[in-house]
Parts: sequence; C-alpha cells; structure tokens
Amino acid sequence: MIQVYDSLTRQMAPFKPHIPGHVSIYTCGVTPYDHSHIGHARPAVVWDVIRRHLRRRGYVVTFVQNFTDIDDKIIRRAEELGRPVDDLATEYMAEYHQILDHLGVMPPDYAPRVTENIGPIVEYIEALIQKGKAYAARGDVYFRVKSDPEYGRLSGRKLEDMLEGVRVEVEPGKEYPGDFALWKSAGAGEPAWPSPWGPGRPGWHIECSAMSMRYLGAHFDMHGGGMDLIFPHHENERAQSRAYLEDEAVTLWVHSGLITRGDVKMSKSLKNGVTLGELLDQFPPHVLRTYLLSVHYRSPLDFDERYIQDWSRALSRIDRLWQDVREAPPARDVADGDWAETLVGFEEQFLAALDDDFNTARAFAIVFDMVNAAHRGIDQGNGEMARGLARRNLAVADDILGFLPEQPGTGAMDEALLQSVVSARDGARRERNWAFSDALRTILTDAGYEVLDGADGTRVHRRSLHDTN
RNA sequence: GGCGACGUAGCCAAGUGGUAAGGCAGGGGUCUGCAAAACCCCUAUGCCCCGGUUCGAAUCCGGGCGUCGCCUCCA
Repeated sequence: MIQVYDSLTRQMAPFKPHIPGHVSIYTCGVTPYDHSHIGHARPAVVWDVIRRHLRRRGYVVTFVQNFTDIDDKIIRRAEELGRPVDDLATEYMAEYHQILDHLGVMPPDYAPRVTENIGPIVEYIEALIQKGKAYAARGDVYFRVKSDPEYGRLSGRKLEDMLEGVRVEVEPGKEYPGDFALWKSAGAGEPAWPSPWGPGRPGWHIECSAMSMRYLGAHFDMHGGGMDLIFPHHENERAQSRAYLEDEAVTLWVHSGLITRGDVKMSKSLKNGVTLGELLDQFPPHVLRTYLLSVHYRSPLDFDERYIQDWSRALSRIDRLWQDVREAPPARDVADGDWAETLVGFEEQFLAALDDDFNTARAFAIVFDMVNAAHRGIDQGNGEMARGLARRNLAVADDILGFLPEQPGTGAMDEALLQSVVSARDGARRERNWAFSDALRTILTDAGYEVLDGADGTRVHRRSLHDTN
C-alpha cells in the first residue's frame, strides 16, 4: 500500500489512482527565461523517483510537465537582451532538458508549452465566463475569486487575511482586489494572440488547468510542484478547475520542499541561486541527484558544498561495493546470519520505505545497511553469495534512486597499460620492493584509480567522486 | 501584522504512542610492508524549554523560546 501526503488535507492518504493500474501526474515545470538552478532540479529529481517507484510497483505512469513559455518575465528578459521571446524560451527549455538528462531524469511523456495551447486556454476561459466565474474588463479577463467558497483552503489562508497585506495592487477593472487575471491584454510590441477579448496572452495560472485537462483528462491523480507554488499558483489553479468542472480535478497535491542557502530560501529576488551548469562542473551528476534525495522530499534542503562533500563520501561506500560486485553471478544458495537476512530482505524493505510517502532518506538508510551486510558476508567468507545478492540489490535500488556513477566511457589509462602497471606493482610487492611499489601506486592514484591490496591480491578500480578532489 | 511549517548527537538526517535508523566527522581495535578499503567496538538514559493526557511520548494537547516559509516573481 502506497501512502502519500496530500497538501490539501494535510494528511497521509492511501494512494488509489482513479483508473486502476494507471497513474496520471501533472507537475508545473519552469518558466524558461533564465538558466536552470538547483531549485528546479529538486522537484524534477523527486518526481523522477516517484515515477520510477510507481512503475516498479506495476503502474503505467503518464507524466506531464509544462513549460510556461510566455509570461511577463520572459517578455521583459527578451527585451533586455534584444532577442525574440520564442527564441529565448526555446533555448532555456533545451538547457533545462539537457541538464535534467544529465541528472538521470526521464523526460516527461508530454511537455506542453503554453504558446502551443492558446486555443484550449481561450476555450477554458470562455467556459468560465459562461459559468459566471470570470468576467472581462477592458481587454483583460479576471477570475471571480469570491465565487469559490473553498478559495484559500489549499494554501491555508483566508481571503480577508490576504487582503490585509498592503501589496495587492488594485487593477482598475477588477471587481474585487483578490481576483486574478486569466487573460491579459497585450501592451505595445508584446507577443499577442487573438481572443474574444482582444489580443493578449494567458494569465499565469490558467494554462495548467487547461493543459492538464487536455493531456490527462478532467481528473488526474497527482499534481506536483515546489511548495512556493502553493500560493498563488496552485490555489488559483484549483479554483479555476473547480469552477470549470464543478468538481476537483486533482486527487493528491504533492509539494516538494524548497532549497535554502545557509537556511535562507534561495530565490530570484535574493539572487542567491546557483545554476545547475555551475554545479555540474563541480560535482558528478549522480552526486547532485542523490544529494537531493538524501532528505525527505517535503523537508527544506540546505544547499551547502560541505554537505554535498559529506554525502559524496557516503555514496562512495556504495560505489566501492558496486565496483566489487558488479560482475558477480547471481547467488545460488543462502547462508545463515543476520547479514544474509538483510541481503535477502533488502528489496522488500527498500520498496516499503518508498511506499511510505516516497521516503528516499529511509530508502538510502536501508541501502547503507545492505552495503554493510554485504561486506560482512564477504568478510566472513561468503563472498560468492554476498556479492551475488548485493549486485542484484544495488541494481534494484539504483534503478529508482540512480546513485551509481555513469560508466566512464574511457579510463584514464588504456586498459593494457593499466594491467601492466598493476602487474609490475604486484611483482615489486612480491620482491618487497616497497619504494617502487609505492611509486606505482601513486601513479595509479593520480590517474584516478583506487588501489585495494587484499589478501586475495590487488584490485584496482576507478576512483569516483570526492576522492578526486 | 495574518497564516503555516519546523526545532533529534560535533555536523547532515530518518523516525506521529511502546522505549532513539542511516551517513559524515572523531576515538579505540582487527587486517596490512605501509597506506587505503573493509570489519568490530565506542560517541544523544535522551529528541529546544515548561506543564498536561497516557501504563507508556521525540511522537498527542496547552504555553513559552528559537528558526524558516507564505502573504510579491520563484521549483
């Protein structure tokens, strides 16, 4: 039984897709007007794990993630750069996809753009006007927020409270200060599409209501995004969909926690962000990916190089075991001992952790326990069995979490050279020529290999991660 | 000001009623030519503080203190 925390009810809910065996998910993507940053990566990676886990549990998953490729910010940015809006959006969308690909994130099944869905959006708005939930005013269209008695429930606030804040500017055409735009009339020189209310563009929230319906149908199972989207974006989206459908569109609202820097939220206005491009120059993709998974997805995650280093060291424990067991044949029999129990029971434990609101932090703890058990098995002389089970277990876990490094295409040394250096070193060691042996070890180490002298001979494997710093 | 979340070892972090996962760092061992890796042992009688409910609370309730978030663009 999979349990998921629902932001609307603020409780855990059993996961039951409305079409048995199928899961439909819509998450808010990015507004492509600047480089992707670490805050974009977290929900992407989290949803990737959710998709992979649901798939592992036998569901067919349809995953939609939109691009808000027309909006005030893009227009402003394009003006600054003197570039066409569409051009800019396309470039940043490509960058986004490319980086997520590095992070091992599966591409969405559909990645609709707002500008390719203007028709459905206009129809949606027209329907809202017909139902009396929205009204046109001077070329703009606004949603009548007071028409929804539940408005404010998702974000946990009351309309009156919100309007006490000074910041709500009252547009001349609004009936009520809290009403928000469904359609915005175009200013001079701005990109515009024709509509019954004159040329303009969609407001920020309507696209998700219209596109989720287009790609997933009126009702879908999970809606995701960062917690900062709860208000106003998802609150408004929910109001629109409720008005249109006279029912809920979304079964579960799933929000990921924000990234902080020194415990302060990372945000556009604070300009304390780090771009993913920069980070990928600094850390291997799988380290970055799994660092984002090292904490439960709803908790805030403080982003600090020091923490990533710690995490990277932890990951190398797993990597080393993998290097040792990757070629191991399947285990044939099972020995006694608590380590054997851990290895055998791993998969069930691991998947159960993810069933519980996608608890990746606990899933990792179970992986570490398993790694430890495998080593114990090996140390106790049951290497064949321990390696065989560990290989399978790591493959199962990696398929969802993605913690193993991508296989390097080419070694730092040519394979034949590597072999000859290793055997030269073995010879030196047999002759107890420690100086030469140590020199060769230094050469191997500098070339990026880890040298492991054991009772059963010397093994060499590519060093990964932090060791190279 | 309104609303909300959180506060677990030196650090990161799981854990929503049954007696504190995991990782990093640190200390001591085993192994080793040395080193690394790996293994073993140790490192929170206590989970911000004070009350309460309960046979029993890190976990529930009340009150403090502190941190952060939303109310404005944001994933």
